Amino acid sequence: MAITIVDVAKKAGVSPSTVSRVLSNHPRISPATAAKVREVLKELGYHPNIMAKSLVSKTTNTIGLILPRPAEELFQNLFFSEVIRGIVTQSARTGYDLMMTTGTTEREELEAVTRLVKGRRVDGVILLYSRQSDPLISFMLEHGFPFVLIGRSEEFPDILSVDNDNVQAAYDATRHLIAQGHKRIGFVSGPPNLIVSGDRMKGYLQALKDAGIEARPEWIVEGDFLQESGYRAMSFFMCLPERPTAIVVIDDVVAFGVLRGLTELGYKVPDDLSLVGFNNISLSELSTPPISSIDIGIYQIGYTASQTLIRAVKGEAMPQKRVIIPHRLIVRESSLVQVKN
Amino acid sequence: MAITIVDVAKKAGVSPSTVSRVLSNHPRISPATAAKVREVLKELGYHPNIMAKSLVSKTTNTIGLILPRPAEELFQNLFFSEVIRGIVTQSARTGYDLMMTTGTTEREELEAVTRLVKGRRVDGVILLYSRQSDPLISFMLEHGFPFVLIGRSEEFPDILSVDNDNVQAAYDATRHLIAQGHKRIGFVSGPPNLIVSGDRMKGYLQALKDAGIEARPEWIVEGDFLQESGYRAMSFFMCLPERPTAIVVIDDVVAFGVLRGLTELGYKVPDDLSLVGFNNISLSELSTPPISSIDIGIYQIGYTASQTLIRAVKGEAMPQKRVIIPHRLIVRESSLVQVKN
DNA sequence: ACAGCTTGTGCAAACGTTTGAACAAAAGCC
DNA sequence: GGCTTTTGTTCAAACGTTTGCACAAGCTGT
Repeated sequence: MAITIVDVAKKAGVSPSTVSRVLSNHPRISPATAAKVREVLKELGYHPNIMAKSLVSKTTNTIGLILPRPAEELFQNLFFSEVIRGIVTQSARTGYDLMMTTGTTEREELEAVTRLVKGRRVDGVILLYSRQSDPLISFMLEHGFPFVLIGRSEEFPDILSVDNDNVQAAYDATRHLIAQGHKRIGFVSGPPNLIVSGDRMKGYLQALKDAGIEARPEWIVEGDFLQESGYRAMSFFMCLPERPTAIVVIDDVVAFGVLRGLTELGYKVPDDLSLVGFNNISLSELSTPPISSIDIGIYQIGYTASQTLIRAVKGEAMPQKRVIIPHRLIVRESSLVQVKN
Repeated sequence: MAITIVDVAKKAGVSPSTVSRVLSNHPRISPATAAKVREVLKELGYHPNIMAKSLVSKTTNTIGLILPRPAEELFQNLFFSEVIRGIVTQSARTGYDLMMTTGTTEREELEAVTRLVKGRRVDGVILLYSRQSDPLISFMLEHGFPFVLIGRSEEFPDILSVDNDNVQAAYDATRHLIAQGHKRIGFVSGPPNLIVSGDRMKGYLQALKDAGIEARPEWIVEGDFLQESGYRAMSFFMCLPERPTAIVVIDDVVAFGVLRGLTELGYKVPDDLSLVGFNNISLSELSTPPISSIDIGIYQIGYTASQTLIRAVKGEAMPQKRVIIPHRLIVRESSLVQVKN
């Protein structure tokens, strides 16, 4: 059915090996033969069978992307579209294909990854976001399989990873609110098993401490990365006898929920409550009011992760194991009010 | 390095073919041998090399997803996360792997697809969203390669496709505004080369016509699927000597831009201008005010597309070529005002 | 007890590549 | 002009599977 190297060889009157060598620009091929073969290649519309190629070369020109479980929820958040966008773009640009996988349960997840890794389906994988003591990391290390982690691992600080400095980011966000005159600052956190939650919490607490402000446990609530948790957090905060005047919110999507909750309760942002979020998703700019946010460079993280992985599988030298993408604070209306104490 | 069928065969004291047959549950294998082999399989931690498997079986257990160009922009819109979520979930559930590809230029795009299709890398592909006279469709048909289209093709109505009824959806949206008493209704459209734009425009015009309302060309503006275009549309609409009292907006993300534009100009939604969008992205519910939207069942579209494709590559019977996912109108505050004429 | 089935297993070819080794022809050297 | 080196090409093995065919052994039924 399909055109193989043998078909081309026959038609060009050479051996299959010669065709193969023309294809891979082997130095010891005469210009005349090369030209001839190339002509037939064009004429017949030859395309290499990647399976056969991979079988012998043991490389697939493909990288795998392991989505954290449950992927369902994940996609609600723009963070992932954005990071995937970075990965897709970079890998396409380098001529690598991208394979995505996920699983609903822990078992399914590990199974899918095993299929990819042990089935020699991909040359390396990107692990998207790390949990505390992620079993996948151990799995990869155990098998000596190339991978880069998006995020940070506390147990294995020496693996290839791309991340931002979440502690500093949260510190900056909190610091900004303090600079606006706020002294009563709350925090809407994420799931505690995600490292990002812990890191941002740490930065928040440190900023308070450095400013000589005592943290109030009742002003810290745990949520997830969905809007509802922001919404819920507000019903809680605003019923407190003593309320914060500003909050740091773990994610812009959650901040959207916060905004909606406040509006429904009849409060105004930033006058009644200032807020700053994370990730600077595109909608933050156009919400009412626009949300101040820490721009994490999510796209850049995905792009860099892909780049790092591809370099690694090609065996290129790694300047550094751990890349930190810089963040920056984007101040918008939601935190633009000076508090008089 | 890796464990092959031959290693297992040796250790179990049988031939490689026997191992292969155990693996594929061949009927003529004695229970005793099967048990023995399976034991060794476990013990050695065997995993099939998918490349070798594919090479002989000519099937890859992988489907491809072709993202429309330019993928960069695309991902800004939640539509795609959502549809990809549906595809990933379904394919993972069926044990299929998913391969994503894209290209920056037309040439790159076709190249990537060719690599997938002619390189026998995937068993079939999903074409995400169709343009007018999409060259990829012709390409697939020409090569007799299994594919399903998300969207609609005017030239090839007989191919496998999953879509919603965009004409009817826009009709319903417009009808809803008319039912609220509006007679002056505008439309913010999408890029004219996308079929979805044309379809929604058609439904909008038809609804007006059926209600005996004349369409006003100056109340129809063309945008893209990004927020800015909604924002821009407002600066235009609101400066008109005669303004619409309601608008249909091609996408919720664009509606966000509209909302922001109106707020900045000092107008209130829905009092000064009512609006209804499409796609019912998760943030629509929590914006201020919440946006009325046509829920297209995007996740369902992705899920069904994957399901259809996998059935097709397995050679299962297709009940129908063209699947239409039903939509429904979600009425929220942004269109909840009765107009007195 | 023998022909004919059935059952379980092994052999070997095939899938489409790559690549080291072999080799013939041409070229370079003194 | 013989010897070595270079250049261009082919041969054949290998990658890890699957699968048609052959075949031996164990059953049937007469």
